[in-house]
Amino acid sequence: MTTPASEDQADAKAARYQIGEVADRTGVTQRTLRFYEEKGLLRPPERMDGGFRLYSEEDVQRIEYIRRLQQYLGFTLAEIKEMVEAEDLRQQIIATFRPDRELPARLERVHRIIGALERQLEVVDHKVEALAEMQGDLHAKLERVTARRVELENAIAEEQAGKK
Amino acid sequence: MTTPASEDQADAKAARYQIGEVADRTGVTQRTLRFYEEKGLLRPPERMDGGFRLYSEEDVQRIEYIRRLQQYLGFTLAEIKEMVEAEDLRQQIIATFRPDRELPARLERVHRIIGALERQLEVVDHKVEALAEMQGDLHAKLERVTARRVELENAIAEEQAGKK
DNA sequence: GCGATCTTTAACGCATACGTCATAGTTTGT
DNA sequence: ACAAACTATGACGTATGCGTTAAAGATCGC
Repeated sequence: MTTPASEDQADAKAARYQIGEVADRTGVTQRTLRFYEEKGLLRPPERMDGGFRLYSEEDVQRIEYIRRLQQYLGFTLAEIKEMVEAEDLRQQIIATFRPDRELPARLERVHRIIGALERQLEVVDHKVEALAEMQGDLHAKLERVTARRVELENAIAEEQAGKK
Repeated sequence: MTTPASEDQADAKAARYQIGEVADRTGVTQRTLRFYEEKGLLRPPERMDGGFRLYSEEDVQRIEYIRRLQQYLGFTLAEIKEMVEAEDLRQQIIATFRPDRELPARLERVHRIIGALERQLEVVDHKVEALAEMQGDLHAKLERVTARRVELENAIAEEQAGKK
């Protein structure tokens, strides 16, 4: 019995969203979604018969990931493309995990992924370092300026007291 | 006696560099230096009689600061401008530290500086958080992939042993 | 099966952050 | 005082990352 309800099991997680909904949920515009696809940041999603794009939950997560990399971490789309391509490689490897032949080929891909991950980590480490330094500087400055504020407030309070 | 050697004392730290040297030292182009000046990121430096720009050591440090904000932290030049303007305010306050009148005016500037610093810290904190998360993700992925690598290497070794 | 509301591709537009001449004036060493 | 090297000010060009129509087709509800 292939009841309609079986979708909940067989096609579990197979929810699809069209571009407008994805745009609303992720906060990016439709234009941006098409642009990311054009630039290879998003894999071409499925299409309805009429040609409408159908995004998966996975796609949505990827979009959110891309936005974090861009907005909070300041990576360029080119850098992000490299990163998600490495991610795709990882997925492919998981998908092809049938432990059959071509072991050396799979090992080579693993090596490429490791290389990509290490390069990403290098960049991230560099940024973390720079950010930590900045944080320290800002805190120090803030402390000094706050001390000034207290000085000034006291000075003003004394002046007021003198006037009375 | 105002000997030439007195420069080492009187004008200590008064070293000036022209644009080409600054470009070499900081790794930015001359065009970029003029551009930053045009956009208000750098205060107009002194000039020689003929009009050549003369940068101070302080200017050089500011350029390096700007580059860090840009490259490692992903701030836009507009954001950076706000930051260095806050920095200028701080300098002004230090310069006008003669504890004379206008106390309330000085207090107000201090408040503006504190506000700017706090906004900067908020952004930096946000980025630090996002970066830390990314770092964790990357490390986790790297570990998993490395485990895969070991698996594959062992599998290949066994295969080799079998062939012998 | 028809209108309202999606979505499609294509094409031009725009702000940011400089690069790249071109042309002219400046400085320095000898 | 003259060439070689450096610098100044435009002005136009370019890559990135989308925004914004425009024109046409697709989907859904009734």
